Amino acid sequence: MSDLLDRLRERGWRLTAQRRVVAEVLNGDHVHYTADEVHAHASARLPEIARATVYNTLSELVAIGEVIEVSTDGRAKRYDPNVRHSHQHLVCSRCGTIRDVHPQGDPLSALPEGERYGFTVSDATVTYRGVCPNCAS
Amino acid sequence: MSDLLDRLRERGWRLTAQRRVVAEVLNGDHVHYTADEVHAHASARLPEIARATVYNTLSELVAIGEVIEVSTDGRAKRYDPNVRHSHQHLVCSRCGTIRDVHPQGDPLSALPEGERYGFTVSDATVTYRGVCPNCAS
DNA sequence: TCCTACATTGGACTTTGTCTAAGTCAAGAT
DNA sequence: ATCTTGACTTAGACAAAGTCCAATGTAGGA
Ligand SMILES: [Mn+2]
Ligand SMILES: [Mn+2]
Ligand SMILES: [Zn+2]
Ligand SMILES: [Zn+2]
Repeated sequence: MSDLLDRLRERGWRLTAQRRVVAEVLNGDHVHYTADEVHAHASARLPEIARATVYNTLSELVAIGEVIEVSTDGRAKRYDPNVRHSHQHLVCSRCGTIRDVHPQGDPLSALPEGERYGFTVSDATVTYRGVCPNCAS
Repeated sequence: MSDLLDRLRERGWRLTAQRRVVAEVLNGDHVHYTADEVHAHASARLPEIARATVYNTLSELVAIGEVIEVSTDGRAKRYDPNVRHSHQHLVCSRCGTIRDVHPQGDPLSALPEGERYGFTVSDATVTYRGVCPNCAS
């Protein structure tokens, strides 16, 4: 259980009612909401929260490294509070469902020095695609 | 050299002036244009080509597997005619430059059966991120 | 309690992409 | 060579996702 709210308090993050509900919505692992979904859930607790505030807050959480931004395709970005355990994503190409997966080995190390073209490579993101059991039946 | 136009002729693709210029713009490997960039280049040769036609043509090329759609981030998708040699992409997190890279091993095989959750996994896309030599200096 | 730097708001705006109805045309048939 | 027709193209409206801004509100320190 990744308690995002605790982590933010420790950082001395300025806590407003809006930021609190956003952090509460993004609680738990295996959460991959779009900004609109975060807004919908947050509105249930705090009806007057503005869409712009949700975007602002999400951007800041990403900037400070407490939330990961996941772009699976050309669709809306998804926000993932599970930053403590490095993982990758498996996406259903029909319905868009996302699962966390843990491939073997470090994907970064699969890129030889001769294939780096002088870049300082810091990250490798793997997206697996397939059809989920639900869509297959 | 991947001659997209030749491949399309072999397929008996209905060839119009618009489709021809789109295919000509997407000639050569290491090409990763956005739809707007394709439209801009195509307009230089055929000024009256419509934006919708570029989108239609790109979608069809992707559907028949002659062009790959690359979504590096939440920005515009990029179109890549290099479908013959399987490869991955290295993206500069500052300027967005893209390079083709060839990691060792098959990324798909790094996902154990126990991590597939009943999905029929068909594809693994790896995106490497870092700072290019140009942006580092 | 008061101050103020920072957060929130609503709405306009931008970017990227989709859709449709009407017009045009490539290519096979005659 | 001309005809025919289904497929292609077009302009512009529309939509989804996200950004920006000036005005307003407020958390937390003094
Ligand atoms: Mn995840
Ligand atoms: Mn490529
Ligand atoms: Zn599915
Ligand atoms: Zn760069």
